[in-house]
Amino acid sequence: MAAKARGAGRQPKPQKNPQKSAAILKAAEAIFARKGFHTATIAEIAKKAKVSEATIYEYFSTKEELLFDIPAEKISAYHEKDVEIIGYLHGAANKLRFLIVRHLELYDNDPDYANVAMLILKGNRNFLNTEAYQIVRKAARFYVEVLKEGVQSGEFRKDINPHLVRAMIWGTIEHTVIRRSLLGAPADLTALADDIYETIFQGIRRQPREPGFVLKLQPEDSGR
Amino acid sequence: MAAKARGAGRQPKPQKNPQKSAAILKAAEAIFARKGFHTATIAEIAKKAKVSEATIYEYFSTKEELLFDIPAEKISAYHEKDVEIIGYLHGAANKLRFLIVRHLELYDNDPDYANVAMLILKGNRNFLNTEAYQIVRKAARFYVEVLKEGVQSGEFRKDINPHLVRAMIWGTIEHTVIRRSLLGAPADLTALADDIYETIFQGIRRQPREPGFVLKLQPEDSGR
Amino acid sequence: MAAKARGAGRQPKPQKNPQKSAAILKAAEAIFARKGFHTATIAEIAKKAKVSEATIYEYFSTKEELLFDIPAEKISAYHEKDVEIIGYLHGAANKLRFLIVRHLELYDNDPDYANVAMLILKGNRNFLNTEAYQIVRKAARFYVEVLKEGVQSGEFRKDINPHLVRAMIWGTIEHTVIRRSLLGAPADLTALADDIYETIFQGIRRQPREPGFVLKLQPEDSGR
Amino acid sequence: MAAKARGAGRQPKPQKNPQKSAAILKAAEAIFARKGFHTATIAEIAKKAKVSEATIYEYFSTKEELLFDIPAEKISAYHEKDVEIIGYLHGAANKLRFLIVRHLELYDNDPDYANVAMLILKGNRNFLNTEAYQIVRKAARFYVEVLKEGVQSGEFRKDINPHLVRAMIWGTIEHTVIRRSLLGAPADLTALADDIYETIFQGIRRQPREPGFVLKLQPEDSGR
DNA sequence: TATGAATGAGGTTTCATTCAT
DNA sequence: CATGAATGAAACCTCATTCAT
Repeated sequence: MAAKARGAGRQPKPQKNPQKSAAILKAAEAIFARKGFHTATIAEIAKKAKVSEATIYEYFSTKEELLFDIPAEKISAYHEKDVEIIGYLHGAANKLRFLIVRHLELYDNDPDYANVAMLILKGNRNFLNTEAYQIVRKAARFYVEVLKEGVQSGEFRKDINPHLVRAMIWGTIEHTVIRRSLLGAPADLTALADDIYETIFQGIRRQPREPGFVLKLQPEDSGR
Repeated sequence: MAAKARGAGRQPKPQKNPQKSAAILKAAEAIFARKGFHTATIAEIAKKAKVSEATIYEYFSTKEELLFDIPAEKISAYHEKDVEIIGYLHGAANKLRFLIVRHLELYDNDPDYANVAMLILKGNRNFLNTEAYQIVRKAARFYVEVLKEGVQSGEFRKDINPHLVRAMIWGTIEHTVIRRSLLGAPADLTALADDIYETIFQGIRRQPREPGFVLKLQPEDSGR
Repeated sequence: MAAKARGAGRQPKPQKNPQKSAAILKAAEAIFARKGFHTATIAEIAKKAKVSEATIYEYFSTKEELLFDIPAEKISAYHEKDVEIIGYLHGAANKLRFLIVRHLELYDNDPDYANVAMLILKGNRNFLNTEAYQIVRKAARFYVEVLKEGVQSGEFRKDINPHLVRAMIWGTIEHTVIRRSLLGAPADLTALADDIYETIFQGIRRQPREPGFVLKLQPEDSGR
Repeated sequence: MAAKARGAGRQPKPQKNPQKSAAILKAAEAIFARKGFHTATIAEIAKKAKVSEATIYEYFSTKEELLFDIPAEKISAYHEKDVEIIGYLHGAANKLRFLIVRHLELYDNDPDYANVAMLILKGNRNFLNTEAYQIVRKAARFYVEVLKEGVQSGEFRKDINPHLVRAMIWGTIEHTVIRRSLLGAPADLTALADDIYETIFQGIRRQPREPGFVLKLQPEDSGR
């Protein structure tokens, strides 16, 4: 029922009036964000968008397609800009920090979008058949590439598992975003970027264990 | 519709026949896991549990309560055992590794439960008002305590942010579990425990091996 | 849309309460008869049957199934009785007259049913996949058998086309019934039975009365 | 909904562009024939006619009027030609056979039209208020006139009921046409004309019962 | 004249939930 | 205790139809 003709053969309705389309999308985002997918109704979205319900179906053939079209543009714009900017950056560590900042920004500016993405789309299997999801995958590969680059350049340990590290970063970010969606804190996501980056980079192990000199140099640590 | 008598005033139905109750819960878990909360129907659950629909309402006052009762026992049993065992362990690092293993085990054995927890409960705001969620919070605090213990004992860097590290571990685990729920891989979650632990512990920074360099590199670290 | 899971794989809903089922059927028949299939609404039928709309769907899984279940019992009861009684009759002509009478009676007593059958079901392609339609076919074969019997017994001309004659009788009857459905006349259908029978039997050719002429006329006939 | 401005006060839209009008009609015929009246959509018809939906409403004020305009021209052209030709024919039997042939031809050439007429229009009460239907009635009276003529001329039995015979012929023809619409056979309708005519004319009674001579003349019949 | 765009008006169907037995 | 049966309440979606351009 949910997956009528979903998936590969999506035939996007011709976007007659892009502004109206955007207005509907915005309204849907807001309503979905607040009430969840099933609890939200087309009537409510129509009202907020100041359109008739029928008009919504002129632009989106299905409630679920309406949902899936919310991230579509945002995600691809985000990813394209990432690709563009990262070309100017040097050093894997530098790039990695950039990716983390950007990743957080995506959700930081737009709590409605964050709710939709984290609370609704993440748990929706059909979302996997979406174009938007394909871009998500690209973005994920991007992380891995940067991590591999860092390994080759010697910036990162040779024995790291790039996929795991990507999962850690990604998981940390999303965990934090969901927390904010549900509990309201922390308000400022991007402030965490450096912290996340540093912790991943440094690890939590007390530094360092090298004999002799180190011990002498960090006396105050051992006193704790 | 969804939040009729939700919230504080939950009055758990008297559990007349614990076996039937468990059967219903098991059936609900299976159905919810496969179809999601809204797509699943009470009729379907009743059929799988070999009970009438009305009987389900003898045991659970609401479809949503039925959902929320799925994790209730599992989570509290899990947490109690954690508390018990951790009493026997020495060293924060040791304990932390233990928590990670256990955390993964919770989902590893029971894919249906993993689906329900990751795909449904995580995005449900009402779940926050649940007893089960209170235990989740306890488990979360547990992580933080162990991390603080590690800082004090000198096992962990003293400048880590325990909450962030907790978020990282938790986020990594859940990210991985969701991945498995949606994409099917990796099949064996617990195998990841050590890898996660090590990466968190070590960080991804290339470890210098020569004392000389270490000395040069340390200053910027110790300045924190 | 119309032919969801129609056809062979029909799974009749378990008839919980036969009286209610019958009441719904009766109401549906009346409403369909007056407004046609698409113009009739489930709400209207429910109201007339003094049930809720949802209850209708407890008994019939689809509006179209509700329609198709109207003739089901009536037709099979009608046909069974035909088979039974015809066993007692002697002579094909006798039997044929009986079939015509019965055929007209089917519609004569029940104008609502006549409307549904003639105005709605006749034009519905999906009806062909119905069990009720299978019985219609049996009844049709019955006619042909009687006609063949009459040919063999010498009661009927040996050069008639039984299928065509069947079509003529059937067509005549239904044409007349439709006329009454739409125009209201003739009120009494069964009164036509003999007339139909006689005309079919006699033909419209002027019957020669003088032997002399007969002799002249016969040759072209007997040559067939 | 169906009977908005139905009935007497039909105001045919000014036929601006006859070709476009015809194209729409043709498309409507095809779509209606395949999907039925309610299942067919204006959108679909518009698409097939390569016109916009709004344009259809420039030519036909209502979906139902569009339907009713399909037979309008065809039927009146058909009837006019009948009238014309029949003037040249001699003998009621001859004329009757002609009418039957023509009647079948009407449907034989144009299966789409046959579907519309037999499956849709026949069951539609509003069609009775149509100009097209008035012509149908004329054609019906034509049959009766020919039959009466035959009675007077002595070609047909004096005691026939012309209205009934008309009903028989008409019913037979339409029964057969519907059969072809629904079941696909017989492919060639006009081939039946003679058979229908002969059976009606001769009746099915074994010919003849005249005493004496006849018995001697047809020995091979009685032996059967 | 032709149409793109918008919508009013419903309709069917689904389900969680209740209650008498 | 268990449940068969009934239903209230909506929700999604479709379409014929209108109208400004």
